[in-house]
Amino acid sequence: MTTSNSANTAGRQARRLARKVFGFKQLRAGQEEAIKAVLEGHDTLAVMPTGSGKSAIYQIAALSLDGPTVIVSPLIALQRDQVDALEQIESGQAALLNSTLKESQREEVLRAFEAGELEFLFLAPEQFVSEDTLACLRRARPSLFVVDEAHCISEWGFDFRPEYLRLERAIDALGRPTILALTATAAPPVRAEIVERLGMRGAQVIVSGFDRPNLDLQAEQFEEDGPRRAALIEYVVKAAKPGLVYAATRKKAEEIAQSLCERGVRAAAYHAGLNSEIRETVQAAFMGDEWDVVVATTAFGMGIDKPNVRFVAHADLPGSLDAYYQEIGRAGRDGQDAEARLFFAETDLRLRKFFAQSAPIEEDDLERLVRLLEAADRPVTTAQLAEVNGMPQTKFLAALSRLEEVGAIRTLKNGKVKLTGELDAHDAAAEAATAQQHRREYDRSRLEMMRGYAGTSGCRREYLLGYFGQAFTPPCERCDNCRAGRVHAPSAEGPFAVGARVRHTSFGEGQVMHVEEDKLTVLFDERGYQTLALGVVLENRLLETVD
DNA sequence: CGATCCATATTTATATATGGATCGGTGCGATAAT
Repeated sequence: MTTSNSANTAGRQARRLARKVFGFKQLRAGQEEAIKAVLEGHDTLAVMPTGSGKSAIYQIAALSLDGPTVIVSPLIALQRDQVDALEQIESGQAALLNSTLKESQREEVLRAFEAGELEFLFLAPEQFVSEDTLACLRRARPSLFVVDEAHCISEWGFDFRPEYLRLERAIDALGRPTILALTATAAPPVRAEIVERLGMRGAQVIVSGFDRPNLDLQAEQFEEDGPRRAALIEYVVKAAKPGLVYAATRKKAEEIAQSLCERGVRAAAYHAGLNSEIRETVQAAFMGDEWDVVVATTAFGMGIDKPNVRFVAHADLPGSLDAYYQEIGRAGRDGQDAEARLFFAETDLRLRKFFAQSAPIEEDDLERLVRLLEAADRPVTTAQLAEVNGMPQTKFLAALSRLEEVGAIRTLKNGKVKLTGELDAHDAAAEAATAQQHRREYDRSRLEMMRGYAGTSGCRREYLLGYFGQAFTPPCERCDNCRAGRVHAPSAEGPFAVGARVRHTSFGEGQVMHVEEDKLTVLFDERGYQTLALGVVLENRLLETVD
């Protein structure tokens, strides 16, 4: 009774704020559900498509709760946008904390936050490295900890920005405020990783539908690079604009932009190798419709919310369907027709495999790290450890994560690291190396799913949605395969349904992600995505359904 | 892993073959050089 009362109260309060402060007539289903969950004190993960008002969730929840809000945001540019957006609504309540601030500005922000003068503070996970900052934030007694673009935990945490894997420690150090994680893109294993890595307790996971019915899905395979490039250029020249082209390398992005310009298309390249001035100019010009096409690496896109993008074309196979969905999600946000077209070749797998196996940490490095801790014979701060271990910062933090994952070390509340004593140095390093190997296998299995999508003769929408754990009955009539009449509604129920839990004789338990006439793909808890031949599975009774 | 770059050697060349080195994507923050 009390629960439903407080739920109603929370819902009413949320709707009132939405009306009064944000001018919304009403909240969407997922929005209201997520806000209510947070106001009732639940750690919450909300997965909803861009354009469904994710920012409003944390804004309304934050204003409803006593106590300030800490928001982790991956890019400094994004932090600025978010502060600006809040300035429009409630002036003077939001600030950011990052390396662009002068020392005096930084001190002022922290003072104001501690004094309760700010409701919102935006920062990147790297800020939590500083114990002083953590202590200061703790004194402000934040009531809500928001992780925006939470898929970064899974996409970047492992080897690129390891501080993303240390957010749980920051949350603990801040006195464990309620956690709210937000993202537009998260397949089931990514959702599980977010909940696990943030240490969410009794997490409420709210997932809206992934389908974007106005997106037309297309893919075309090529044997050679030349014809592929030519087909891409022809496509873009003729396509309705504005649009985006994604390329795997900086060089290729530059070349394609150049070719398009020669064909009279107002196109510009965008990648992380360009200086910030050029990047800002290109982005602003694209937003303002001064450029028709941006040809970019994965550097472009986060925080880009342009309604009228008419196509997103890929010049190479992306590394995962997670990345692909994220990138094509930038098309057709106005709800009007838009196209997602993939130009791919088998040879693309080389570069992707290289990316998927880069930055491995040597077993020796891991072992040396454990021995340093043994020699210290007491908990030490990561700063002290970083000083003596000799690895670059990113690698060092990733190594710490690997060791923590296998239970060899533990991070204490005060930020110091200690050995658990459960494993000796050699075993700890060996286990961490194995865990690392598993992660690479998982990445490769994701790449296989991407390849499967590209090469499927079935309904692409069914494949894509299945990957995100959502059943869909083809045909969709909005993908090349359905239009070509290749796809027919399933004639009969197969032995394994999409979404079913299954157990494999050697791969363990998993979930059926995709079923075709003669094969099925299962996401195994331990092995990642595996595609199995249906005939072999049935003949040898390799799979059984679990309750 | 494979493409590409670069220096070197050779056939002493308005030129090509060879072999070793390097590069290939995302960003934070701190620091060093102007």
